[in-house]
Amino acid sequence: MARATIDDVARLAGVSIKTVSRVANQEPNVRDSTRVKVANAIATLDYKPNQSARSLASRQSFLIGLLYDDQSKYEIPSAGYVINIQSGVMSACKARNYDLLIHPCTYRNKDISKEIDELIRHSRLDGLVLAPPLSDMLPIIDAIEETGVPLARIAPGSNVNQQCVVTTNDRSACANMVNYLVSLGHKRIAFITGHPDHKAVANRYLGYQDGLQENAIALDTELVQSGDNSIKSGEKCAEALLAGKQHPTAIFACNDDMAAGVIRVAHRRGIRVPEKLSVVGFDDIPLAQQVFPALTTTRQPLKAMAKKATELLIRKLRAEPLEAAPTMVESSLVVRESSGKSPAI
Amino acid sequence: MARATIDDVARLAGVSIKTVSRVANQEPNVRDSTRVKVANAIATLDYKPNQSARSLASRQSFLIGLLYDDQSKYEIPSAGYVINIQSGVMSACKARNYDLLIHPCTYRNKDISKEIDELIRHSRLDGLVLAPPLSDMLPIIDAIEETGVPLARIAPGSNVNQQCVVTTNDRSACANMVNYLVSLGHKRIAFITGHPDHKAVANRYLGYQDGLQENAIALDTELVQSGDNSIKSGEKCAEALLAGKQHPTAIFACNDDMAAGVIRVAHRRGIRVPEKLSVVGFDDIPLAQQVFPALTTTRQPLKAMAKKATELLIRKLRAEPLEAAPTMVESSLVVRESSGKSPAI
DNA sequence: CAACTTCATGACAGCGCTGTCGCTTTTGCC
DNA sequence: GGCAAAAGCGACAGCGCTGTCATGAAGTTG
Repeated sequence: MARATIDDVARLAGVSIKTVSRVANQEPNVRDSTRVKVANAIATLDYKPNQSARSLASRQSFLIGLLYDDQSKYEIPSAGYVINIQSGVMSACKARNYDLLIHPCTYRNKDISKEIDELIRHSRLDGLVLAPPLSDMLPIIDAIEETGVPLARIAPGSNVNQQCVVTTNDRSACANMVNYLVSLGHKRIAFITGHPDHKAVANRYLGYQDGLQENAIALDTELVQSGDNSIKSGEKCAEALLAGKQHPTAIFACNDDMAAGVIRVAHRRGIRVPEKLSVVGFDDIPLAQQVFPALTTTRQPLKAMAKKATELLIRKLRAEPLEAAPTMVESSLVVRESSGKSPAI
Repeated sequence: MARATIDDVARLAGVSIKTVSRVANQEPNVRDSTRVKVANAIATLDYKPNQSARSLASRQSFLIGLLYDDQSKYEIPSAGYVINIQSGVMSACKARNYDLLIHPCTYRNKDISKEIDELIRHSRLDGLVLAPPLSDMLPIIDAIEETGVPLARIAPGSNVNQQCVVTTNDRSACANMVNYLVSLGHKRIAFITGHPDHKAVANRYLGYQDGLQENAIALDTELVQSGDNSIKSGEKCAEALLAGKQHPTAIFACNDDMAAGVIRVAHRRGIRVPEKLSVVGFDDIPLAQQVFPALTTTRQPLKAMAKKATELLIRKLRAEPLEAAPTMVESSLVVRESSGKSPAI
């Protein structure tokens, strides 16, 4: 029971293989009666086009790559982040009959450009989706564009006006988070910045400053610590911030992993969250709900962004019209257990 | 600058395209001097074989699928689990020049067999790696085997003697965990079982019983609660176990997610871990280190298992000899912060 | 109704490789 | 040195599709 080929279908339907091809690919200019005839033959034989033959003849692979930073190698596991992105890309691919090839890589490699070049040239991708933080790194973008592979970027940090880039309102969402904390009575609101390589995360610091300004609170750099997005760094920054007796009443970590680190330190030091200290994060990765108390955070609609980016990519591949503007997906505040009224001072 | 084809290389090297093919595929029966000549031409032209053409001619796709349960749809996020498996499969694929196609699916679907059939028949896979818990579900295995696609399973729950199955010593590792707890003075050791669909996890309960028996502790079914692998269910079970004043001194949840749930409840109830209650899990997913206190658990070498399974699969595909026995990768105890001496009674 | 255009279809030539087979040259062995 | 076996290489026919172009039928227009 070898798989049916296009010839088998053509024979059964009494048409040429080209007509079968037309029906299979939903091309126009086929009479309805013919279309039905062919469709029946396809169903009868359970015909599935051979993708390799299709690819060879049409010079398309129907394969989309997802390139992301493989943090697992550095034991900075933010698996939830990656999974969400995969899931979004996947759903867009499925809808358009593309398959998804994943490509973890590490931007910390010296010759990342070379690695990317290899990756792309070896494998038969029609297009590539680039996930944060890679999506904001110029050398990487350049390396990809040099290969000529169509690219879409999930780039929360990007404020460039470009096609095939999906962004989010990180900055204003951070300002909003500060507003929320102020509304709970907090005045000493600390901030933990992220990894300097991650543009998306850098943006968040600006939002924090915006928020302070809106509430006429002066920026106190003693309340700002630099992390690198990892839990460990969150812990380190929290240790610094909570050392004195006059510690801040709220800590705003610019990602959830670091906020989780802050919570670990609070537990260790016996500082009750949120009664004595509010802790908030950013991203809304699964971990946010797994720690105790569950994190108040900003939900970054990663999955939606990834899906949108992939849709854009596929439209580009199919030469379908694209909207000109970069696509913006809104982030929004999620209040959980880790934030509360500022303690009386 | 169109991509060089095999003809270009043949012309430059002054040989036939077949010889180029031989060199490119490292086939035997090519004189060294010829091989060098061709290799040089390949390098000069930066020739990369067209995968689609290769696939069409050789009836292989060089594509391996990874099928796993997409828990994100059910908000039971154990992303770390999936990522680890992906990572293992990926590394084996890379080593052998295969590409990886991911296929999240949901076994809770009614017609999963049909979905799998579609999936496999539509896409051009050479082989499939099946991840837990799917890897222990007979209807799923059957559906795949019916399609005839070569299969390798990462099946911690399987004790069947089969080729292309990678298992681990879950049961004895659980017994070992009980031994460890007993060595800390614990006598009332509760257990939280996992989702009944997950065979791997069912096995663990047996290991728990083994452990009790080894230490001459009678099984007290009041200390056994049934969870479903989710954090939420861990919380529910913990509420039940910690309700009375005479609660157990240790809780052994058969996966880390549920152990994290137990910890959440302990925090909420003000029961100090590990001083008043030891909590241990199983799997060693990233979350284990992210909660406070960090979980004592058993490290299941998922990545290694996934890699091994993929290697086996590829050897099968390449018709290389396989060892007959199922492959076993050892799990091992990881002591962290959540376990300690039993409190005095 | 002639002269177009549009629609519906098929013939055929590849896409860039690999598998098969046959031919020539080299190697191994008594 | 002679002969069989093995090694080294190339010619050629596909693999199963899609793109291009040709052809004839049907529809449109002044």
